[in-house]
Amino acid sequence: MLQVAFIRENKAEVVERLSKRIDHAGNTVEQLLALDLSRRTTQTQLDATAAELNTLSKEIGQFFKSGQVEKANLLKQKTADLKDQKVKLTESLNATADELQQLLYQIPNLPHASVPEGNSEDDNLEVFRNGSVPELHKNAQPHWELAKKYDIIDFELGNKIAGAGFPVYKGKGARLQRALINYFLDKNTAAGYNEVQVPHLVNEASGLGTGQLPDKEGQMYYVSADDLYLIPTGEVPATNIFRDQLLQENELPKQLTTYTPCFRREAGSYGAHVRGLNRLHQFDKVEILRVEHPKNSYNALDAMVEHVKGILEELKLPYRILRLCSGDLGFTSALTYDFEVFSTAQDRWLEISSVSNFETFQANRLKLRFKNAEGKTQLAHTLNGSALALPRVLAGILENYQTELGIEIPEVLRPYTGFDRID
RNA sequence: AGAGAGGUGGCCGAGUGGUCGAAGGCGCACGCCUGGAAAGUGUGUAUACGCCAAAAGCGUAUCGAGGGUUCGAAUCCCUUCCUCUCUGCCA
Repeated sequence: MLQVAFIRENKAEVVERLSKRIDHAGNTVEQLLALDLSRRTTQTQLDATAAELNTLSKEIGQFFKSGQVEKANLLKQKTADLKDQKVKLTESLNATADELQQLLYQIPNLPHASVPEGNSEDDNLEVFRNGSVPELHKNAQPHWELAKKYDIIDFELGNKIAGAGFPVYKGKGARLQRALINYFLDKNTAAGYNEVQVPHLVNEASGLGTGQLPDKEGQMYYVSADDLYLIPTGEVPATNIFRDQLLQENELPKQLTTYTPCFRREAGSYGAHVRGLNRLHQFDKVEILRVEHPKNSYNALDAMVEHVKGILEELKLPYRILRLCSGDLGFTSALTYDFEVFSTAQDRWLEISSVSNFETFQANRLKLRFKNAEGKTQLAHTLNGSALALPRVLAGILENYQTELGIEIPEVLRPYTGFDRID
């Protein structure tokens, strides 16, 4: 959520930057500022009324104390009007503030200057590519065929138990999955991220804090009996650790990593793009998260990108990095880098990580602030990224490491799997 | 799930209708004292919003949350959330 005061003071800039990603940015900002003005005017009136009422109340108290009951009763009559006014002003203030809030909820983050303009994923900018695409043998198969062939992932079984998009990992498949989780957590911990285990269900306040709510509740599974949401990403509970926190400057940065299952309702199916592990309702992800001083957040973003690169280099997977264009940028993000692994057997790129700087957008909703060197409270910057999302990394490994003898396990994972090959 | 107790500032804790944004203590910051430190001592020490060009200042709101009674609520009433103790159930 953007800060109203910032919009007020930087109107032209906000409109310009916002125009990159929404239509009629100018109108929206005008509407917002009109509401803001109305809200402030009403509050000034309300405050004045309340002040007058408070003064009267004190006087009445004095009169009662000194036994001047008649004077007290006289003043009492005067309060009726003011009370009436106060009620009306309060209602008006609440209505305006609410309208302002709703409008603010609908405005996405301001894109960073380096974000390329564009409408769809085709306009994303490739900024880095590394790793060679392996030469596969002529009988190479996509991962869903391999999963069946080696009996390591059972999609039909998951179908029976829960439904489509809930696979069952079996034997060496399950073990490889667990190996990846441990390997990722170890890498992240070694890089200074503190491991945490967090709830997999969150309340409404948490959903609001990180920007899933309002509006995007359709993407989350909802437990109505207890009014809780299944997390779509570990970002939600992990970031909400910091909700309503006022940190000291020297406590920054905060770095966390967490492994969680993720639950997403997102429907949509179009052939091979959602086959196998490409899109699931439940999947595993290891997340990294930072709370940073605004001065340092873009250095931190670079560091996170380098960190994820390091992992992919070790796994020896062919990958590229995209800087997302304005049209593909997530609602809450100012700048996002997507990592994609090349799936040789499918002949397409699979997104496996998304690393973003949210600047103050989440912090504003979360009320995540710190006391700066001047002793003033200021919003912190939040960042997060996947390091990494499991299913497509798994798909990438299965497909790129397949040989006629079976699926070779990447060197760095062997201490974790305890075997060298799936056959 | 049932019965009881309770939720007050960074922490502990007082406060049962007005002078309470809130005693007292601890902690913290700055100063005095000291050769230096401890002890002692003095002052200060919440957040949000609004007014103001800004600082100072002033106003409003906030004692878990929401609503009500009242001229006036931390204090009374209702609803709700959470915590603790006992009982029940349970990985």
